Amino acid sequence: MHTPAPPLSALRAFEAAARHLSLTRAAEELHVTPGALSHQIRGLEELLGVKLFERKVRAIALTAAGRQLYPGLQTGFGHIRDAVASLDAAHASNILVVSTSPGLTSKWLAPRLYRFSDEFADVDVRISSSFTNANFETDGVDIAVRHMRADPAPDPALEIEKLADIALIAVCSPRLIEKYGAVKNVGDLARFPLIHDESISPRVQAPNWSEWFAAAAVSGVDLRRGLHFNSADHALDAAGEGAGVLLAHDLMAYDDLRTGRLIIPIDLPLRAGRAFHLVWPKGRRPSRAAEGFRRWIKNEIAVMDWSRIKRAAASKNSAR
Amino acid sequence: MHTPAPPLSALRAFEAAARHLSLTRAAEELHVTPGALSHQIRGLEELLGVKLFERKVRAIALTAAGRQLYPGLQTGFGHIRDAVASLDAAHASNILVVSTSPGLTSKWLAPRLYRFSDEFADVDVRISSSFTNANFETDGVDIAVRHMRADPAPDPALEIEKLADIALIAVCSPRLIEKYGAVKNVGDLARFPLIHDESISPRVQAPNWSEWFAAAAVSGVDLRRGLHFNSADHALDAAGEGAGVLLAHDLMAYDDLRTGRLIIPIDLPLRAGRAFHLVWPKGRRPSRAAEGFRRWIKNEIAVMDWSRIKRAAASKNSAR
DNA sequence: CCGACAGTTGAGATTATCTCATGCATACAC
DNA sequence: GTGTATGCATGAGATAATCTCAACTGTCGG
Repeated sequence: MHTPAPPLSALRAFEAAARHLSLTRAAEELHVTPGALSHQIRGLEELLGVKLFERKVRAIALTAAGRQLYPGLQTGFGHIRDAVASLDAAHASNILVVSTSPGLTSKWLAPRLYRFSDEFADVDVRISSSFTNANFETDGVDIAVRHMRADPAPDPALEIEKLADIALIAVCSPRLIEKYGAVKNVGDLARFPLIHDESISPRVQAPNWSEWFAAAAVSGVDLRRGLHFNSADHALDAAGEGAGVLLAHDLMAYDDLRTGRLIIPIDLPLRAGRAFHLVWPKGRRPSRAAEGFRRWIKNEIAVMDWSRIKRAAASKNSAR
Repeated sequence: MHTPAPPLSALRAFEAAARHLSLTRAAEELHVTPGALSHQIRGLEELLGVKLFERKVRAIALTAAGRQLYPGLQTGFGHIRDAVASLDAAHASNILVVSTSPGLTSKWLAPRLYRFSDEFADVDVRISSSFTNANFETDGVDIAVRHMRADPAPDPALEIEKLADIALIAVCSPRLIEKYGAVKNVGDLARFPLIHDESISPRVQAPNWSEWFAAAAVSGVDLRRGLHFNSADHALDAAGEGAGVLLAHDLMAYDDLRTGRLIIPIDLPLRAGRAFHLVWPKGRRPSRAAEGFRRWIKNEIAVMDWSRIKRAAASKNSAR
């Protein structure tokens, strides 16, 4: 049989009450009610066999025994708090929370992150995907990749750095060409099923099929038909399955184009007037992980070889 | 809404496991099962978002995060343990446990202890009253006042110091004299009701009424009659209420004699061959409190004024 | 004089902690 | 090579600790 050590929660209750000389303020600190602390301390006094506080009606004062016990507890709990906080801080500097859209995450960022992790093995990247912009103050986000105007208005709270202009390009599965025949001009797409990616334009005015055909001076194409998606990755997957021709962000289509899953039936990129940007809070010096992420993503953009993509995609359009 | 601090019990589980590098040994120290610690530590890892141990099949090793967290916790919990132990030790040196009989406690020691507490304000005296001798090894007793032979055999384990020889004296309430008439000789007590205190003699041969009358060369007194008590204080209280004449320890009757509640109808003290002794364990240097108690009780015995008691008690025997 | 404040207390609700039994994968002894 | 022992993990359920809530008490200040 062993003599029970006093419960740690009771010792913590005593330490906080002794530091504040107030059960009410100690309770606030520990997120409990004053009644809970009163019970804890009373139980501790019974266990130890000494009075730790002298009760006045609206105040408490340490007894000699309480004054004797308190300093060691204060030091002890201080060390424990510091040890946990230090670990939290060290751990936090190794977490990078990136906010971006689900489409970009799925179709471009996720397939590349292994190269970031190779370079920053100690950084734990957390992707926060959502259709809305993250709030840097409340969402615990370090840095964001946002789809914005190519020349966005300055934001007093944000640093904004352009990564890549966005062009809209028509993409489809090679199997669609085999089914509907080669595409020699924009008008030939009139006989193809269309896919609409509505995630591009719901909140901001962005070009879609209508502008694309107009840019090619082609009219009379029935644009009401075809599949509609509200997520770019789902639209791209449908296109890859041969569901139709999709007007897509060139960046997001890049990997499917490189693998040949998608081709460019007509090389008519439409400048969207929009771009992907890196965004982070002004005034907050980016952490080492955030700074590394910034350099890494700019490099990933820089090494994309569009000319090779265009050559391979065009040759597939006419191949039989 | 606040971020919960890790539970202290989980931190303690981790600290002990880290110190032992064994859940089994840490569980033994904390008096729980290894399963409990496993759950605690797993929960802590989830809360903190880091792995603290690397599990091998039959062993655990600290991870980098675990090595980072451990030292601060070890220091912290060390301070807490030391603070509690230091209070326990200080508290123990201010507690004095005195073992004695209930009769002596009630009729002699308790009425005087306030003078000891005045002199040793920081000492908390605990009287351990029982009819049997305390065991110094198991009962947590520091010092004892025992009723023993006047010249006890040495005990290799105990220090024994005589306080006062015991004499047996007849005592009764003055109202008994009023009721049954003055007592001129021992024979006159034959017509008085008798009180027998059986606590004096159940385990050791001690004189009683039979020896007392024989010492006065009086025979033929019916000693079967009268009240019997197995506690000296109850017998003295009955005598004080006028229930009869009691053959009592002079020391225990002292206060009632001094206040006049009791008188000595016939001044015939019978040497009992017994004495009160202070007893404490040999080899154990008495604490400051025990040493103080020893000096105090010897002084209390020394200042008892028997001659004044005898004069007052005798004058009351003949007063009408 | 009355309302606010801080601590206390008991009863009951809630949550944390623990035990127990089973499983897994070695390590060790024969 | 095989069987047993060992240490850690895990889930389910039991137990104990902790907490909330409401009512009370006695000051303090307006």
